[in-house]
Order: sequence, then structure tokens, then C-alpha cells
Amino acid sequence: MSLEHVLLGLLERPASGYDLGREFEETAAHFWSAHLSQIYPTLGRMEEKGWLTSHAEPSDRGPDRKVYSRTSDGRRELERWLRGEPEGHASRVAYLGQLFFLGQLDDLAETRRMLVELRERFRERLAALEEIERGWAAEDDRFPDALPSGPFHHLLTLRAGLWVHRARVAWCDEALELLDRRADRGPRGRDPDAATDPDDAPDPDFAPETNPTPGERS
Amino acid sequence: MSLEHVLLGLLERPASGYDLGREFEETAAHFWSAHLSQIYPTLGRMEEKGWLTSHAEPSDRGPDRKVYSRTSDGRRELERWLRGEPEGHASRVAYLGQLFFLGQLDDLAETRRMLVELRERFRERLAALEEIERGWAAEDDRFPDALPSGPFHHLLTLRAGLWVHRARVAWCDEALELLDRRADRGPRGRDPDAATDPDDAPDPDFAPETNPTPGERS
DNA sequence: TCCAACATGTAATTTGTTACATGATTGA
DNA sequence: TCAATCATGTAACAAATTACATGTTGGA
Repeated sequence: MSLEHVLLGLLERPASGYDLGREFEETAAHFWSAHLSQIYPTLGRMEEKGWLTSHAEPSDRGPDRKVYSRTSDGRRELERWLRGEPEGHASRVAYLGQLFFLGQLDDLAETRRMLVELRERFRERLAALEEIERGWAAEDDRFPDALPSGPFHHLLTLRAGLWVHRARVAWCDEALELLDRRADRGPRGRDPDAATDPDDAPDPDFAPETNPTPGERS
Repeated sequence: MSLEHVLLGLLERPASGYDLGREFEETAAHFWSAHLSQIYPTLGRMEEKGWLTSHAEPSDRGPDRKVYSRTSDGRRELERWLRGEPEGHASRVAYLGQLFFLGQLDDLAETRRMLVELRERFRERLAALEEIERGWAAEDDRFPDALPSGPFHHLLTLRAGLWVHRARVAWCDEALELLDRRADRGPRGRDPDAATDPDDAPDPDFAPETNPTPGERS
């Protein structure tokens, strides 16, 4: 299970289940997520396997904290995972499933609505990632070439998110353009607001090549 | 459950569980995946709900096929899903988790190996998507602006994969460049093959802007 | 004769989500 | 006093993977 490995990675320093839950929302959100109700029993199982030890610590407020530390076995397991093959993802992207079948509705306004909504979400996510990167750049003058190894690798994963979200926004722009070109020829399912949308300029800095067939570079 | 909705979408025409399994590997692979052992019981549950009906049909070879058809209730449920909010994804991208923690190894050669391996995978996936698009363009002279609604939406989702995979390849290029710049200053964990890798030119057609901070466009 | 593709399923297990349960402390 | 944050968990359910089980047909 990869959750166990992500927890091992996060436990570079000792932390409680609750702490780790917060880390999933903050630092790890762009590549993993987990609920506390999954984290707690998982930590328990990892302790049974000998990858972690725990001790109780009084809390400033609220009940005792149960603080976990990685054992040398845990560290070894993490290394094994890190040195192994990159783990893929059986992609399950529900919004693409929706879009794929939206042709069965024969209502282009609905397709348009979905693309506009998606673009808005991707833009927000992108802006959040850019903000994080700006923060890192401002608070460490070694950014980016002289960063310590940990932060440097964090930057690499952050930039994966940046590239992908930029691409998603650009894809939405392209798709909306294709869609509006269609709406101009066949009147069926036409969105009355299509022409008045104020927010439709594609990003000129991020066009892979001639639309609509960037595949043909041979 | 979105699997049920994807199955409803795929059942535009009647099909057996086995057929649908093949469709997941072929047409739907870039946005969803499912094993036959998940598909069969799911179809059963959907029939109980009244979204599908089934009848047996003799097969050319092998046992009888159990062919499912969408009912009007099933069609209505599909529409409800399609007209609803775009469904997000709790992203769990294991390879980014690996990369994120690879800093704890302090072995840049290992980071390099992973990025090169990832880039290779993304390139292959990208080439496969480009090949599919080329096939569609060749077999339908209405491509892309005059395609019927179904194929048009299929094209939109395909192009999502194209954009994202292009971005992933470009991200790997950038990451390797940053990495090699690091290796040049600090000798620690240096990959002896880094300089002789023949396969390292970044794609000039797909650079968002100045590296390494495409976020700063203000 | 053996393997691949066709065809359908069940069982066991793992993984992930949602709902429930409890209780302390701090600030508005 | 009320809500938010801290803090840990269990239970029920849903979803997904892996392993098991069975049997046919056609081609190398």
C-alpha cells in the first residue's frame, strides 16, 4: 500500500496521526490525500509490523498525543520503495468520463458549461501552486539551484503540478475554441452566452503548436 | 459510484461484461479502468436497480454472452450525472510521492533514474495518444470541426491526455536540467552517466516560459 | 496437444469514505 | 455559551484488487 510509504516518508520527524492528517492537507495535497479515519488504523498496523514505534505525549489542549517514530526497519522499507520502480496510477478521472459521454446529450451548452467550470477550477489550483512556489522562492535565497536536497525534491513535485495545471487550463481554452467553432456552423444546442463570455482568451505563452492537431510534428 | 456511470455511458449500445472490459482497455483507458471481476458484479447491481436489462445470447465460441442494455431509467441516471457538477479526483499519484521523499536518500543518481524512467513512460503514452488521433483524422474527413457529436467529445478527452502528457514530458526535461545543474556544483551523489545521456534535449515547442519559474508572469 | 482468446463469475482481501463517538481547551 | 481546533479512535459501508474456479473453441 502506498499510503504506508507516504506515511513513512512524512515521518522523517516524529509526528502524531493528527499532525500527519494536517500534512496531507498542506504539504502532500498535490500528490496524495487521506482521511484521519484511514490514517489512524494504518499507523496502528505499521507499528505492528515494526516499522514504527509510538509514545504518548501530553498535549497543550485536548487529549494526549500519540507520537510515532520511524524505526530502522521503517526507514529500510521506505528506501526499498524509493529505489523501486516508479509507481503508476490507474487513472480514474471522472470529469473526463463525463465529457467523453456528453456527446450523447447533444447539448453543446452543457459541454461548454462543464469546460468553463473545469477551467475555473484548474486556474484556482494553478494559482495556489504558484503562490506556494513564490513563498518558497521568497523565504530561501538558495532557491532554486542551491536548495538543500529535501526542499529541492519538494520543488520538483510542485513543478509537476504547475506544468500539468497549466496544460489543463490551456486544454480548456482549446476545447472551448473548438466548441465555439462548431456552434458557429450548426445551430443545434447553441449556447446563447457563448459569444459574450468575457473570459476567453487563450494563453499565448503556452500553446504547444498549431491547433487543433499538435500531434503532427513529423 | 462513477464506475456505474461510466458503464451507463459505454452502454449506448448493448454489450456484454466482457465487451465492456475490452472497451476499458481500448477506448476508455485514458480516463478510467476496471477489472472484469469488478465489472461483472457492478452490472448485476445496476440491473437490480433497474438501470439495465439483460438477455443471454449464444456466442461464436465459448459460453453464452450475457448482453446488457440501458433502460430509460439508466439513461435518465446517466443524464443526471452528465448534467451535474464535474466530478473531481482525490489525486493519488504515487510516483510524485516517491520523488517528494527521494530527497531523504541524498542520492541524486536515484532521482535521475526515476525522472528518466518517468519521461520514457510519458513519451510512450503520448505517442500512443498521438497515434490514436492520427487514426481518427485519417478515417473521418470531417475531422475535427465537422465531426458528429459523439466523436467530437471523444476528441476533446483525447486532447486532454495529449496536453497533459506533453506537459509531463516537458516537466521531466526541466527537472533533469535542474538536477544536472545541481550535480555540477555539489559532487555528492553524482550520476556518472549524467553527461553522456544521449536523450536530453528539451522540447523547444513546449516551453511555457523562462525556467525555472514559469509562475512569475505578472 | 497446448495456448490464447472467449466468456462468466465468486471469494478473500485491501483500500478508502462516511458516519458515529468522545472529550478538552481557547477565544468570540 | 457556542464554535473551532485539538486529539483519538471505531463501525459500517463502498470500491478495487488479486486469486480462484470453470469451461469452450480455434489455431499453431
